[in-house]
Amino acid sequence: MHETHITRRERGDGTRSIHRDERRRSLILAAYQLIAEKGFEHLRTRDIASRAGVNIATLHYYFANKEDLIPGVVDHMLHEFRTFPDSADEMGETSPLDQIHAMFQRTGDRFQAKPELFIALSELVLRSLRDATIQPALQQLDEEWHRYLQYLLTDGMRQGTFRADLDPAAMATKLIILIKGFFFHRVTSPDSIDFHQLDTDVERLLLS
Amino acid sequence: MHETHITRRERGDGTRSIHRDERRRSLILAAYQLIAEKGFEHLRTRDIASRAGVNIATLHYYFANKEDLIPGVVDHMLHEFRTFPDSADEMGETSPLDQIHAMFQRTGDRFQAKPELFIALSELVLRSLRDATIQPALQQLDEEWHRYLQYLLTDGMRQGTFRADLDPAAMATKLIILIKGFFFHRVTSPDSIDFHQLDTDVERLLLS
Amino acid sequence: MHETHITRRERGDGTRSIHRDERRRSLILAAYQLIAEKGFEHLRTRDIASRAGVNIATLHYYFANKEDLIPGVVDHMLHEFRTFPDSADEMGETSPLDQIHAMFQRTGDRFQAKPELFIALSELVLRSLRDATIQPALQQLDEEWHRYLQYLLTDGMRQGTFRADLDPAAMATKLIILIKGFFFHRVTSPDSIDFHQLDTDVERLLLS
Amino acid sequence: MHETHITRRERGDGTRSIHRDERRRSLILAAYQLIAEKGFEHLRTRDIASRAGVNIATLHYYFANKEDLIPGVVDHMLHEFRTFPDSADEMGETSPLDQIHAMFQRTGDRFQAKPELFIALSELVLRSLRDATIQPALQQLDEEWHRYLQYLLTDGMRQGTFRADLDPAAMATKLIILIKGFFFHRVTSPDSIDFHQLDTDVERLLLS
DNA sequence: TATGAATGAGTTTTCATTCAT
DNA sequence: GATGAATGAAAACTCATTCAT
Repeated sequence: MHETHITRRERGDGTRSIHRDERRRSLILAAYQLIAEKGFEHLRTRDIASRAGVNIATLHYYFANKEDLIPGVVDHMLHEFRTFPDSADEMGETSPLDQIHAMFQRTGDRFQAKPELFIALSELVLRSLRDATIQPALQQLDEEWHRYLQYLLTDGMRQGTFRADLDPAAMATKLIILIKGFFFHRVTSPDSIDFHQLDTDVERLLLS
Repeated sequence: MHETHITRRERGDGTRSIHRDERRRSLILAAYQLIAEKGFEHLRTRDIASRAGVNIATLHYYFANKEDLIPGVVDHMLHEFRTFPDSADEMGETSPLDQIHAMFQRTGDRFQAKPELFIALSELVLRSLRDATIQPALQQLDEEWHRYLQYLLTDGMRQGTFRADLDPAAMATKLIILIKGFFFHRVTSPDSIDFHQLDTDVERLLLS
Repeated sequence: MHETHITRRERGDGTRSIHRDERRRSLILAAYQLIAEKGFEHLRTRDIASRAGVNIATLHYYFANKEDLIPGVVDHMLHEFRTFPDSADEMGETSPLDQIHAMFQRTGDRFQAKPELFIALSELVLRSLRDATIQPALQQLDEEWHRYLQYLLTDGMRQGTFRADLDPAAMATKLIILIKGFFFHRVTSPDSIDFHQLDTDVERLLLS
Repeated sequence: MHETHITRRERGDGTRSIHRDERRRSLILAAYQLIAEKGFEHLRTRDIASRAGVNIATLHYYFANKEDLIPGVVDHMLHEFRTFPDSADEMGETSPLDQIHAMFQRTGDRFQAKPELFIALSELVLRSLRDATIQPALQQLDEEWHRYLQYLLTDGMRQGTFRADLDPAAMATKLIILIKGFFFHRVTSPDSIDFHQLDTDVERLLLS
């Protein structure tokens, strides 16, 4: 019996030998994609299962019900957001201002690479209004982001790069607002302005 | 019940269509409220009808199907947004900067008075990603808003109040982004900052 | 409009114009029959609806779910049990002993006429072990039955027909037990003894 | 795990089939318990397997399907009923009347010790109405019981203890009916009378 | 033997929509 | 115009059974 286990591990079947976590992951990924594509409104277990290449009953083998998929989707998205994208110029982020620019750059790159991530996130934000289980995760994501920005701002103030009268916490929030606003506005008016056009304004807000 | 029928027949057509419009309006209002409360995901024709105090069949008498309600909802929301709220200090908006401040103020007031308007709008924004019929209306709303801000900015530049190197079109967009970002961020982090804290930043961006 | 109502009442359509209660009743009746025929184990909403001649969705229009049908079924059965069957010799039940004999007779007649009633009741009895909502109704049925028998026994004792040392309450219960036992035994061994063979034993228990 | 495989191969066939029987037995026992606890209506293969501590697939390795478990359950119950419980006073059952009393006593004791046996039996009785394979077993159980009682009654008549005009076959059936009735009545009205209260009535029926 | 994984065929329930009045 | 009743189509979920290992 233990031999067959070894055999299973050895063969790279990729269809049947996928283990529990991988199956779960593929179902979560399918759900995530469909949320971005069709919105929660049109999210169907059938579609999730078929995109993951399994029977609906299989979906229920891994997740008790549709709702049970959501925490997994949220986790997946948090992970996606925490993973830094391969930025065009990742090197040389020396000064805090550069690092803030770099963060804007990365966010733009991420949107370029994975726009569905931003759409799914927006869906989750709205859903969090009614589903209390989502809010904590989104809040935590915001907090991590906020902490990082606040750190950069404080650092920049210490170095004398940024205005001395800056409120790092408030400014961090404002930068987040700016970025969120950009992407949310983009949905309705995709051609209005380019993300990089915010750079000079950011500098104006930060520098003395 | 049969009396109203007789009465109605005796009345002219104008009255009948007014009644028709009222019914449609009340159904649209119910739909609008339920979209804000439960999201498109959980919008049900039965709920709409029962909130409007009519039978589901009646709903379908006035609207061929669920989708047909949406344009009405969008119209209602556009109207709501175009209607100025009773601002705390509506008088004395003299300078363009004051007027921009006043616009921010009004937006804050409107959110205070009708938060559901912002939630429903967010729902529509996301839905516009899949429903092409919504996008034009939202775009138009943005454009009106943009036009007004651009006008104020141009005016303020002419008066020398604002920086001479301002790009009115781009800055109008940025202000819109800032406001949208604020309210979208508010969903996840309702306690982060106060709307008025944006005022000084706005001035920093506009003034030289 | 009121005319059409009159029309509806006038025409004996029998299919569409059945009113709420009648529809509910027909669904309950179908459920009752199917419980007797197939047991709770194989009770299916589809079957109930189709036997009642309606769509499954119609079933759910009248009953929120399958469980919601059960109280109605119980009520129906209580009503059936409370309704006296057209007994062969209903007249001349003078003495309490005669009346007890008549009661046995009626029960036998009822079984002859509606054996499914006894089967469905047995199903309910077993179900009441797990479903607390059923127990009260069955208990009440037992109590009514018990009260009637106890009255007859007390009456017969007063008249001197029955043994003076009889405990009317206990004996009433024992008679019920005898009847229940007969019918429950009948399921497994339908040919063992005839119901009337209990008569002499009953007399032996009651008379001095 | 692979060790047991090796060991098992080394052992003789007799041991292997003992293991097989144990597994079957534990699955049957689990099924039996669950029938008593939840009724046939809610009997699930998964529950049976998990209570027996095995995988569902293992259940199907030993039993082709759910129905195949039932004969085993019936056998188990017959065995349980045939096994005399450790009665409080098992000694000194001399006279037939005493033996009949003792039988009542044993039945009461058995219910005290294993009420689930009576519930499961009731479930089987109802099921036997639709499942022809069950009926023979239950009938046989009744017959054994009946034979034993009839023997005691005949014996008692020969000894002159019981009434001379007794029909042993009919009276045996009536005693069975009384006992069945008692336990079936008990489901709905658990507090009505005590089992021992039937003793005097039994004597009245048997003695002259 | 044993099992984790998978699934076909149901089963209940939901919901937008239609129909007769 | 309005509605109670009804329904087709689909949705979520269940469950006995099978399969590969």
